[in-house]
Parts: sequence; C-alpha cells; structure tokens
Amino acid sequence: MRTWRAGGGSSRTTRWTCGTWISRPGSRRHSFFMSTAQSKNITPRSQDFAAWYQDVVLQGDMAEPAEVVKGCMVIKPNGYAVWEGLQAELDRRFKATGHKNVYFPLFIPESFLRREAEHVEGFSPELAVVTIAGGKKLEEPYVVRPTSETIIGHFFARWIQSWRDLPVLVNQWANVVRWELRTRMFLRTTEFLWQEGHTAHGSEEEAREEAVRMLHIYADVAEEVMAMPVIRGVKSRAEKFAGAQRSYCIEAMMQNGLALQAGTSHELGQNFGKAFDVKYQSKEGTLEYVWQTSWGVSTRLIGGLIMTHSDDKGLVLPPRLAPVKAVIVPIFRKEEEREKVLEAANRMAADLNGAGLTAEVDAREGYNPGHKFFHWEQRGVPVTIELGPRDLAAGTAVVKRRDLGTKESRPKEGLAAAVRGILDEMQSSMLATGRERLKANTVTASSMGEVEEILSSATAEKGGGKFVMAHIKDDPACDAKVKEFRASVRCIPLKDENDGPGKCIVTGETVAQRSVIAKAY
RNA sequence: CGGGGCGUGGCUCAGCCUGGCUAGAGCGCCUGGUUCGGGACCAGGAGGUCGGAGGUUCGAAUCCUCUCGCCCCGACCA
Repeated sequence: MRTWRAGGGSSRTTRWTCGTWISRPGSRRHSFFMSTAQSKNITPRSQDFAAWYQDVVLQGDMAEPAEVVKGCMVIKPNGYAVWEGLQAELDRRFKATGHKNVYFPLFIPESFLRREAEHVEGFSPELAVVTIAGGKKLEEPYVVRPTSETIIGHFFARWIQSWRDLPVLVNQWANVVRWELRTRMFLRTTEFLWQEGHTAHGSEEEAREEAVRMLHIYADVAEEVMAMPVIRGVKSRAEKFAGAQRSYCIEAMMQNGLALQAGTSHELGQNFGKAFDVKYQSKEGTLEYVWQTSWGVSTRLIGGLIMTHSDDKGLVLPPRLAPVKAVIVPIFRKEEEREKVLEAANRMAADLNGAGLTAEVDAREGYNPGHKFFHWEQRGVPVTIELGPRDLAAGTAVVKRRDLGTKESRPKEGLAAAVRGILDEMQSSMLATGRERLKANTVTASSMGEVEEILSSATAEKGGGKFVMAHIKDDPACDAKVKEFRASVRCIPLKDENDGPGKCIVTGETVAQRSVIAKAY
C-alpha cells in the first residue's frame, strides 16, 4: 500500500492534530527546593496533571511518541511488559470461559462497514482507508480495521448453519486504527493494541449473559490485578457502541477525578446478524438470526493504571503487574567491600528469583546509590532493597516499598517471604486507596444546576473532578444537556448503591436509579 | 479548516530585532581519576549542512520569498 486517506472520504482528511504529548518535561521550569520528596524531572500533579502524566510515561520508560508517525506511540520494554502481564491475566480468563483465539485480517472491504447503518455512521469519521496497493488503485478500498464486527460477521455467516454450531466463542489479540483528532499516549492513540471478543448465540438471554460475564471478567482484572477499582454499568443510549443494542462498561476514576472507560462489552442483538445474514436453523427447523456480543479492552488500561497509582516521584506499578518485583542496590566504598556486597547481592537475587519473585541487581558502575534509587522509583519497581557493608555485618537488608515510601531493615533469613508479604500488602493497599478515592469523590446531585456547579468548579485538570450521581433519563436529549458543560453520562451502574428511583434532572420524569455523570478522558 | 506560536548537537534552549572572527549554554553521552546509605565531583572529549529551496549581500542561523514539518486553542472523539 502506498497512500493513506484519512477520514473515509469525509471532510476530516487533513484536519487532525496530534495531542499534547510532544512537549517535554524540560520545557517547563520546575521548582525543586525540597530535597528527597521531589522529583526533578516530573511535573507535580497539583501543578499540571496532563504534564505529570506525560512525564511519568516518559520517565517510567513506558513509551514515547512515535514522532515520525503522528498520533502513534512506541511502547518500550517497560510498558510492553505490563501489557504482556495484562494479556496473560485476561487470556487465561477468556480460555477458562470457553473462548478460543483467532485472527482476522487487518483490512476490511469498505462496503462491509456500510452494511450496518449506525456502525458506519459511528466510525466513518475516524477511518484510515487504503486506496492504492501494489501500485494500482483498488477497485474497492480497504479500511484498516477500527474494530472487526463486520468482517467477523461475514465469516460467522459462513461458519454457522445449525443450532449445533452455537455458541461461537472467539477472541482476537490485534491492533486497530482510529484516526483520532487528539491523542495521548496509551489513553487514545491512532493505532492501539487490544483484544476483541466476538460471540454468536442462539438466544438473546444467552448473549446477554455472555456480555455481562465478560464485563465481570474485566472488572475482576481491573480490581484484582491492576488494583484499579471500577464501576460496572450500562452505557446510556447516546454513549453506546455504534451498532450495539446495549453496551456495558467499567468506568474507573483517575486521580484527578476524571472518568476513564476502561473496558466495554456489547450486546449486539441481531443487528450484525441481519446485516451479514448470520442465520442458523433451530431445533424446530426455523431459520433464525444469531444474537451476538463483542467485548474489548486495550492498551488504554495502562494509561488508567498509571493515572490511578502513580505519584509525583513517578510510576507506581501494582506488584501483580510489575515485570520486576525487586531491585537490589549494592552499596560500598572500598574495593574489598564491593566484592563482598556484590556477591551477597547476587546471592540474594538468586534467592528471590528462586522463590518466584523476579529480582535484579543494579550493579552498574559510575552511578551512586542515590541515583539508582531514583531510577527504579521512577520505573515503578514495587520493592527496592539496599544492601551495604552495614547490612552484611548485621545480616540484614533495607527494604523499601514503592507506594508508601516506607523503609525497614529486614533479616536476610526469610527475606523472600518478607518481600512476598510486602508485595501482597501493597497490592491490596493500592486497591483500598483507589476505592477510598472513588468513594470520597463521588457525590449526589438532584438538579442539573447542581451537577453543573459541581463539575464546573471541580476543575478536573487540577485534581478536583467528581463523579456525580444523579437521576437522568436515558435519552440522547438528556445526555446532550450534560454535554453542554463538557461532561457526559458515564454509565448507569449495574448495582444501584444509592436511593433507587427519583425524578430526572432534565425532564422530571421518574427514572429507576441514579447514573454517573462526570468529565472523562 | 479558523486563530496563535515554533523549527539551532540526543534533550531543553540562547543567539536573530540591529548580518561580520572558530555558532554557544545546561542536561545527557564517551574516557580517566576520586567518590558511593537518596539524583556526586574534577579533568579531558565526541557530537550541529542552524527544517528545506531560492534570493539579497563582499559576507546569512540572522534580512526577503516560497516550501515542509511541528505545537497550542477551537471544531471531533461510537
């Protein structure tokens, strides 16, 4: 392929600009009067949350802007390892619920997108389209997949004949392209990595169960693996996936109070079944359209992870996702100390690794220990271990926990068990902290004025965003009112933890429960 | 597309207005030495067709024209 056209023929062709991430930490002037508490190359959250985020991603060596490819990023080893951790946790759960992995083409005939009216309307502004390939103009352009419902629908139609073929439960790990106007590393990039599950069922109930089951798997990974609390909910009609009958989502709250949609799961109903003629013959002999679902999470989760846990010193990774659990920093003055300390450090690393805790020794020369502490701190390593002559003499090591910054001397004997204990504690404490933050920044409101008041004064970029629980009718016209002040209806929680029915803040009609209204990424 | 701004070593920038000797600084990088319990210091060193093309001039990073790219705000973000 030679040329790309952005925008699927829409007027967007050359209109996009790529986000804010090019700006560098050095471009801002940092104040650093404080000695140990302050990082000199990371903008404090309180000063500029977006800049802080960029700094953490960069200094944590997670990713960098692709530079020569606008809107795209290079995921670096430290970042990709986190993605691999998420993939492993998710994939295991998908397999355990009967799904098999598959792979469909990157290119989709343009006409496929058009078969489902709402779907094409939703996606066409952000399509990248291949019009020339092999030096020749294509008869029918290919779109680079923004998602695969259409091409998978086409093949489902070939695979499914009888009720005996159902359900079909597949998942694919892939990259997708959505030509966004504004991008931020991990949170919204032109190309991103994700998984998309696609299933076909013989009944609406079964499809609904599937969609909800997968939503709970996402929530489980978010909370138990990522230590990122989420609200499970249903999207409003205005916010649902283009072509779905109903969309479920998990919404997380970032440290600045903004909402992040961290995963979605859709009941597609028979929309794609009808568009692609996916029919099966029932036990009774009648021809029926299948009921489908699709569900996905992406590398955006990593952005959520960062904005949930990291601090002004840099990245903080939950132990379960940290590629390296512990780094040992050797300390010595004299040459003979050097040898002894390094030997002890290597032995200690071997012990930890033997106990299943990935550990490394930072034996680099030319950097003093302080430099190394900062280095690993910025990269989010959960535990750093200082090992020097004083420790060797005492048979101990100084163990520091990344999230709280607490340091304590531990006996060398049984260190692996102690570190494991610290990691476990850290994992659950991080989740607890997130839950407290979510709770503390969730408020109720009973009028649109109140909602607007809260969200406008919140100045989310400075860390005061809120989730506002309010009664609002599930009607695009009501959503539009909320959008007037750059907020949105995030979801209608699956479990109503508030006061049940109440009057809609727009129409005054009675609605069953409160929804989450917030500013979002 | 509208409005604003920027292109100078790897990074962040100064120099340009008012043309002139070998284009600088900080950070980073390399070498050697002294250091090492929270971002070390000293000495030496590598690294730049000043985004590109054309023009003015004895002479252009600097002035003029064109061009390319990028950033910010707006519009967009199922």
